[in-house]
Amino acid sequence: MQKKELSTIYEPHAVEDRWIDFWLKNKIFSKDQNRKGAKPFAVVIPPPNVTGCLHMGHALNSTLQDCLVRYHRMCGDDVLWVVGTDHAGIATQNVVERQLVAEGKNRFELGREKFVERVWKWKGESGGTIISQLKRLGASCDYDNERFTMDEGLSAAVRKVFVQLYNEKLIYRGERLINWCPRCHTALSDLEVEHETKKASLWLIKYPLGVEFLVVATTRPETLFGDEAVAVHPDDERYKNWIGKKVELPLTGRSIPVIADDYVEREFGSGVVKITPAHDFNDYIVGQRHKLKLNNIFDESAILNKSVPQDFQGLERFKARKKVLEKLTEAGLLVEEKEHQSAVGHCYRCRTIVEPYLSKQWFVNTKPLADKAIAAVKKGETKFIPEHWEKTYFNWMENIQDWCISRQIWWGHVIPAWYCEKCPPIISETPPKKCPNCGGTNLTQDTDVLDTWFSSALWPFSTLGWPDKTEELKKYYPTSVLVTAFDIIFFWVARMMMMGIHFMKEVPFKDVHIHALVRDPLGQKMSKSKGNVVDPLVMMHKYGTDAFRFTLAAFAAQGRDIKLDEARIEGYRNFCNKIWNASRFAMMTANQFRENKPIQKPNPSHRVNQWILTRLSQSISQVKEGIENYQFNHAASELYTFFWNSFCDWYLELTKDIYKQGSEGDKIETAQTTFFVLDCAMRLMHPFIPFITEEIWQMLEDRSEHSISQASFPQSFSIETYQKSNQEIELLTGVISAIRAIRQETGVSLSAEVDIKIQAPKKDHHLYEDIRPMMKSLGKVKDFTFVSSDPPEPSAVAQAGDHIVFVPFQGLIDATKEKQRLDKKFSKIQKEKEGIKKQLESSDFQKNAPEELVVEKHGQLARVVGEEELITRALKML
RNA sequence: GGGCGUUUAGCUCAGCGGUAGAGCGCUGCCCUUACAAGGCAGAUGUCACAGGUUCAAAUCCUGUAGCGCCCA
Repeated sequence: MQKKELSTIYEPHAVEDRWIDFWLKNKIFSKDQNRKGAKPFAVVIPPPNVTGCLHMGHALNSTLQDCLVRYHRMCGDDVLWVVGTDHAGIATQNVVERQLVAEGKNRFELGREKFVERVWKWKGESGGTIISQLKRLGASCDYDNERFTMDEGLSAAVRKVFVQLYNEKLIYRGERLINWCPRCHTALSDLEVEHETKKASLWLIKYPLGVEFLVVATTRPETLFGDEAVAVHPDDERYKNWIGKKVELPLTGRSIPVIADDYVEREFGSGVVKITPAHDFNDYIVGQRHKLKLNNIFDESAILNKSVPQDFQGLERFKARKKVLEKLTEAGLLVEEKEHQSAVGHCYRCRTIVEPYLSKQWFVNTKPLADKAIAAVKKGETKFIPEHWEKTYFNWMENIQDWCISRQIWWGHVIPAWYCEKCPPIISETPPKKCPNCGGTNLTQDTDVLDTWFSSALWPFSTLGWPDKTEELKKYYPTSVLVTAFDIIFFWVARMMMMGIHFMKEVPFKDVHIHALVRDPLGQKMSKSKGNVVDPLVMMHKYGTDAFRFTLAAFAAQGRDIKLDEARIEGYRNFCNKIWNASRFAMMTANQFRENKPIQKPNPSHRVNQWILTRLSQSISQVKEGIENYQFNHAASELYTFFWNSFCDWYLELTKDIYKQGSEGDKIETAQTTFFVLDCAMRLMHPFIPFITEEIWQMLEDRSEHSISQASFPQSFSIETYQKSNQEIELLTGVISAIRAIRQETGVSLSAEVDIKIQAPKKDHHLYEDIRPMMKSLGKVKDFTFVSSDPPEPSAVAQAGDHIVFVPFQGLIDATKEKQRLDKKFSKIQKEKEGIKKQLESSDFQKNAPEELVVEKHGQLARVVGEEELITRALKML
């Protein structure tokens, strides 16, 4: 048997790199390694953006998925964790365009084909950053089957879905008001617009009629050139007489009608609003109701076009606003500028203010898809954890709008639509040779590409080979769980649900675990502009990946955001170091008594060993339960408590004396138990802290090229027969703590050993004989004797269970300090006693409370009264 | 405007019907040959507020206030 020793301080970096290489080289996470016939456990990673770098959100998300995946792999399930990225149309195009600008070029000079080639080149060179960072984090994905939304297979899936939805009339093309980014020059979906409430202005402008005028309130004076009407509320007495008249549109010489529509809020501004149907979503609807013209005044860069007076043509929208206000002031038509809070939409990729813009786009008719997706969750086919996120999901799904899916960019899946001169569009998975309508061959393909999220929506089945009927699809769909943050429920969860149900006739995942958002220590969202971003790679480097991962898991309580505090990472770094040192020490000592046998579950007779096995088994159950219920924080805290408080603080300390003075048999079984517990503890902790556990596990015995991640997850075992030992050790540790407390609080120096007297039932006396060395080493007890009544000499007193410990003063104990200590204890116990008494004396309690509880309370009272008496006696002795 | 969440020790958070827990921080004693990134011990809370249900409420219900988020 090899006997290795570890160095004194845990240095994560070398260890981590070594094991990442080992895992990847041996393809341990590849699905080829999986067990045939075992229960499938499949997870698709919510595909990160190919331009992305690992941020805290990814780190948390991947850590939690990795915990689940490693756990299930160790449980023997047939595990698949699909990894990959999405092509992030606008973001990726922006990255490459910026490169071109730096070279003094632009994409139009290059041409579409060359540009797309260039993007592929960029993807090949720099697109894998986040994947390598996931490896660094220890995420045990199936890297040999990495997917990308623009892969041939996934692209074929996109085309097939588009064609089928079109044929089912669930995709259509139409001219609508959509969200337009004047910088990216593309349409955006509603979700890609981020609203920000900002201090803005509300201008009150006169729209004259002869000598009279209406005062119109607007936040966007520059769009007045597109006004087609002025609207008031039909019941607004102030303006009743104006309805149907025409007012003069300032700066234009045009006249527009005054219409009545109950969309107008009478309390807003003056109660009169301008209606600009081509440049405001609400006005668009009002315009349709009143059959108003759509008067588009912008070009695609939001620069005023030829439909406005010449003076204003060619002005950018905010310059135009300034000029409009100037001219209105000159004309005496600007009444007032008021402060106003308004929500302004920004492009989620470039932060440019988005413009409602009239254009021809492709849409998904989402309502029919959403209805089925709602029903699936209502029926429990997919469960949200925590459950309350269902409400958010329902709320959005029930109010869903059609989804604008076309984008006017070059990087992405080109829309599979071809146009003949006068015929309807031809929608086809493959390029058509001629027009089926007129037979013409002069066909041009649509130049737009699809929203990236359109392909992400197919991810749970397209990555498994759909539309082919693959083995994987059959085995792994529906996937087991999707793990994601709540801010992505609409982007991913909702759309994956809609597409999955429609095309697979089954939900894409059984569980959706929604985890928290990682925020800075002040609770603010991390953002580059605020400069409060904590880089996970920096944290991993500083404290080690295991410590970082453990922190995230320990923080991952359901239903609460994570305020990441570096001090916590440091704390768990210390935990890792503790694991390292304790393991090192435990192996060092146990090795001397180790038999030449593989590690296996021992059947110890020594109560210390029986006790630690009890604790181990309890912890295994708790950790298992935590992981299976997505309560990662519970699992993490149990691991911490078990390893540090039970194993290090008590077990290892207690075994020191066994090795020093125990029988040969005790020593051997203690060594066996130590190795067994270490082996289990490493496997138990492995899903959370994969590196250090692998390193130590490998040192426990020869693993012949196997990884701990291939080992089985520990199983709890029967601890019935250890019940007695367990109670005994709990009692003894209680006594030792009590002695220590007396010493510390009464100022007995640690170098002074004390003689103590113990009052305990006769049947328990042998317990103390068995732990004589431990009493000496852990409690600094020189000697102890049993007494049946209180000793005559003044003594400090403490109680553990029904055992009483007396520490005679012997000139060591300060009587004043002991009196203080007892007084404090006395008032505490009094308070407790009063509480219990009050409850027990209530006749209602006696009548209504469960009998067990009444009995328990009587027991508590007896205990408290006993303690009170003891303290009284002790005080008298002083 | 609609919806969701949250308020517990100095800080960050568990607990979610039987009268309070952890980590960090703090105080004191210890370099006890695994670990000072450590050990031992200790202090600290009208569980936001007001009502209600209950024998019993931090925990359930209603309302109020503060904080935060999402959707319009």
